[in-house]
Amino acid sequence: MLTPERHKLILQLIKEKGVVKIQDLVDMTETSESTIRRDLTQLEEGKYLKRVHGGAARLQGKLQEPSMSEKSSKNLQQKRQIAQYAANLVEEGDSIYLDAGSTVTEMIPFLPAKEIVVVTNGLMHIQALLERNIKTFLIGGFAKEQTKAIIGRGALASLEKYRFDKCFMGVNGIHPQFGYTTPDQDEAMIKQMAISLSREAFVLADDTKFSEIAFAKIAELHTAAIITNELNEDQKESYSSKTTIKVVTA
Amino acid sequence: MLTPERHKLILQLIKEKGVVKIQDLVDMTETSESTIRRDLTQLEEGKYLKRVHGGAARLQGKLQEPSMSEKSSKNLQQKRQIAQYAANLVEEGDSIYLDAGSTVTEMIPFLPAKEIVVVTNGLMHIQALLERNIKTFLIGGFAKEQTKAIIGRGALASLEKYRFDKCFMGVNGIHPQFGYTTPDQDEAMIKQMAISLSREAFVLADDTKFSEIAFAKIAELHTAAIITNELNEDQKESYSSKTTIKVVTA
DNA sequence: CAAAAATCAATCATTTTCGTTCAAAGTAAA
DNA sequence: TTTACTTTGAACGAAAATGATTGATTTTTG
Repeated sequence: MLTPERHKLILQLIKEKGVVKIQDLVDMTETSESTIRRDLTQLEEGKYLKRVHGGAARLQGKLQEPSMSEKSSKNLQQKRQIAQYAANLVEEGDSIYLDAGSTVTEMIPFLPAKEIVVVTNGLMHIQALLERNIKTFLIGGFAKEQTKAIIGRGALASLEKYRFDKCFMGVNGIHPQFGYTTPDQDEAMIKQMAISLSREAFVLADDTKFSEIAFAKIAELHTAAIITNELNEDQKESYSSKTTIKVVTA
Repeated sequence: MLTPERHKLILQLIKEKGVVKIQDLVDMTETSESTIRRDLTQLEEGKYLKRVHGGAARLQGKLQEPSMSEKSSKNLQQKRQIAQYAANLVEEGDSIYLDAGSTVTEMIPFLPAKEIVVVTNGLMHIQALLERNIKTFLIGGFAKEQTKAIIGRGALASLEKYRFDKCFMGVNGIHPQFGYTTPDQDEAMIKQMAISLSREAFVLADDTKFSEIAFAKIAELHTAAIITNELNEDQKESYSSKTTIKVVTA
């Protein structure tokens, strides 16, 4: 039995039961007492456990997970709900595009890890995607500081080689021509192209402030779902009058 | 059994089981222990796995700090000296390429901010570059987790549209054909192309362990400078016999 | 409290694994 | 074909891991 296997087993046991006896570990790993002792010494040095007479115990002075500052933010919870719903739309084997933007980032922890391919222009997403071992392609181009997005002519050229099953866009920034307010022309063009390369397009809306016009305009062009928490009457109406667009309340 | 097949098999097994014994790999591939050892060495250099006594293990993203903190202080100072020297070679108005790698990252704080354009495949560099408001282009392609680099076929295509005044490469990983030991074929190809697109090439060497062969081989192909702290006699000799290469001791 | 039992750290011989070298076999280019 | 390069497997000394032993230390028991 290889060292890392033993270590993993020991830590797992300790995590479950709190304490383990050396003799039990000897039996389970089919090694000698000496070996187990050495393992425990190493793991103790690495602050993974605490040795006690006859075995080892979990150490309790452990670091907790804080960051309550923003966790309680209602807005973030809402975002996360929407993101989770959107992530569930992704099926194994899908090739998807993730637009730059904080709401979309929230999707990543909920994505099915296996067999999906992600293409993105969002630099903020990279870390989370790689941590989850998701096959990730970044489009090339100019790195825009404010939004941490890849944009520009090169980005368009880089993007147009891909095709997607689904694409997920943040709520701020569909092309003006489509109905959304868009701060940046360059980013809008990227979004426009991503949508046109995708079989289905989804918009993640973390609030209900976007106008009904937005629905109408985008509905003329794509099969898309707008995922949000609440809908007012006007919006529902707008939805019902357009057949190519689904509005989902997560 | 062909090398890429073996590598694929090894990685697959490690991904599934977490750890593999060398003897098991020998049996499965019906090759010799030596061959498997070589495979593991290569794959470890490419940051695809971690070797352990008796086999190899999957490497986890986070938990690998203790080694860094030990050697970093002196090593980092050396790195920084070299990086600063290299950064001073960049003139205002230059278009430069920064290879992925930690030594190259250290250059960024020393770069002249105004009027330069940076192209890179290093995800680690982005943050620092944007913080300094440097005009930055990222090449597109597959994002490799371990080295935080953009690689692959798409990356080559994305890269070849650029031209550089100078390019700066980390010491680990010029194409084997050039003489450097290269962990990853894909990364090597990127490096090779970047060099060929640049008027001048610089190699940042944070130690003197690379062989004299490296000097000779690269000298045959490019005008380049190798920037390092110390040189042994062999290396100096190698340098003097080649005219197209400058060796700078920072 | 004292003796017995259990656990411990330290040491050493043995086994396993490692890295390197070298020559043979296989490949690609000249 | 010859020549240069790469891949491979075997060999061997070095290094690491292992298991048994010993005597000290701690815990338990009477």
